[in-house]
Amino acid sequence: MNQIICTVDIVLLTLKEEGLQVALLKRESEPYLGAYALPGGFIHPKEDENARAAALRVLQAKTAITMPYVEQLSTFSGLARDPRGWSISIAFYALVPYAVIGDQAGMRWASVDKPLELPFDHKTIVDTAVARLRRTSQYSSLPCHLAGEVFTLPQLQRVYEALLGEEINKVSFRRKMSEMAILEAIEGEMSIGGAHRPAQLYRLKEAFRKQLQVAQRGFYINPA
Amino acid sequence: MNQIICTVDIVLLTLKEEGLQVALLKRESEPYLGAYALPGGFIHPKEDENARAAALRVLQAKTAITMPYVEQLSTFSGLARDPRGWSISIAFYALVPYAVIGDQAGMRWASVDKPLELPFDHKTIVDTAVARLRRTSQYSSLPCHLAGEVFTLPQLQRVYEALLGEEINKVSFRRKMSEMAILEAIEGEMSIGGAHRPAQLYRLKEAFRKQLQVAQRGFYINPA
DNA sequence: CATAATTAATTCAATTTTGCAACTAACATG
DNA sequence: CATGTTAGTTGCAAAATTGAATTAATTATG
Repeated sequence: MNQIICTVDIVLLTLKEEGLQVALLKRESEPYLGAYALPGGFIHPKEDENARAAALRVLQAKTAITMPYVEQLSTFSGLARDPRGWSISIAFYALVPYAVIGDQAGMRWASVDKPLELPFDHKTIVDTAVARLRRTSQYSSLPCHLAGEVFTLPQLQRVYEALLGEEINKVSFRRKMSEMAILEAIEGEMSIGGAHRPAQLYRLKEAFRKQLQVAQRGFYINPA
Repeated sequence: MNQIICTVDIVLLTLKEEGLQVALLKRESEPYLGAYALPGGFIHPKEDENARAAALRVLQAKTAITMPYVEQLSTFSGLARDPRGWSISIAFYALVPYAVIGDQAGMRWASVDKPLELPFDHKTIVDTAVARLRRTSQYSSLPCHLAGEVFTLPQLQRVYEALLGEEINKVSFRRKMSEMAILEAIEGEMSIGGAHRPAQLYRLKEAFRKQLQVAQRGFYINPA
């Protein structure tokens, strides 16, 4: 009687040179067989403790991701979004550094800023996730999850700038990071690279790996 | 086979003298028959266009609310939360001025800050809604929806203060409201009251009735 | 070994934000 | 018509924020 299709979908995001990318998988079943779509699947009440667990299971089954940063985004529902019938999709977004995940068989990265055609209402879901990420990036530790396990402050700044789409003053950025107190320097470890002073390496403090730190105020973006 | 119970629950909040209150209804069916719980009910795929429509239908059926401010909160799911089995509750929160809704038969207002025992995981849902409301109140137009159809600036300030739990400087409050540009003065209409200068009446601009306006920065709460 | 390149830390002045105090305004009441 | 009370505005000083400039550190390279 209660004919509701219950699924989870994951907006898996990473940052590449070309900008913010979303992971798409080729669908292996109808509807939209063969089309690229968000990783997702049915909730398995027998296996899954809750929707979040279902999302992690799906992510692990379809990609090789084990412990990404995952957060519930929103729930999309209705008759119109799936040709099979009235459905619910509990959507999550996950952030993974590209250095950690790389390219995977059967998976495709698509720029979130380029025109993108996706089945179901997946375009809406992606847009919602990107808007949330960009907005939250203004005043939180969220972008750190796209920066790699360890990173230098200049690298991290470039991540923030890529997400915010604007340059940040170096001193302001460092002050803000220092205030947020979410990073720990890795003693002795210095990044090596070009012909210049090497940069200190940092990592996210353990306490903020799973939990978001929110700043009092956002970055002041210079209205150039 | 897909034995998932799909419901919506609504955290209907209002502001009374005693503080922020949540609407509870006496349950008319098992489980927890007779207990006070959040207004909620099954999604009816035949009737409801989506979960939001289901929430509005439930709200209208169980209370006399027609057009409150409603927003999706989060989705709660799993085997543990409902004795009938694996369930999904898409939770919404709604804000209504007490002057508009008042007291209704069969409904009870409970202070969100007092200890509260609720069936299912409704306590968690209420806490999540209240945390979201209070956090969002720091930098948005959200509290206006608790202030009545029309209100004076001093009244609105008292609403913000009640939600934030701290006093706000009068000048700062007015400056911020002016910057946000979400209010329109009602020409000629002045609130009448005691033996003093009457206050200008305002209402939320049409554009912000359904959509949230977010300020660049929050209120600076005086660390007294 | 000098130079270029970049990181990193510090200083400081300009700008913006904030909040206090004082002020004027309007109205009811007696 | 004086008084009390609340509404609303203005000016200003203090505090906080920002970013430019400066200096120092460190390494690869030729």
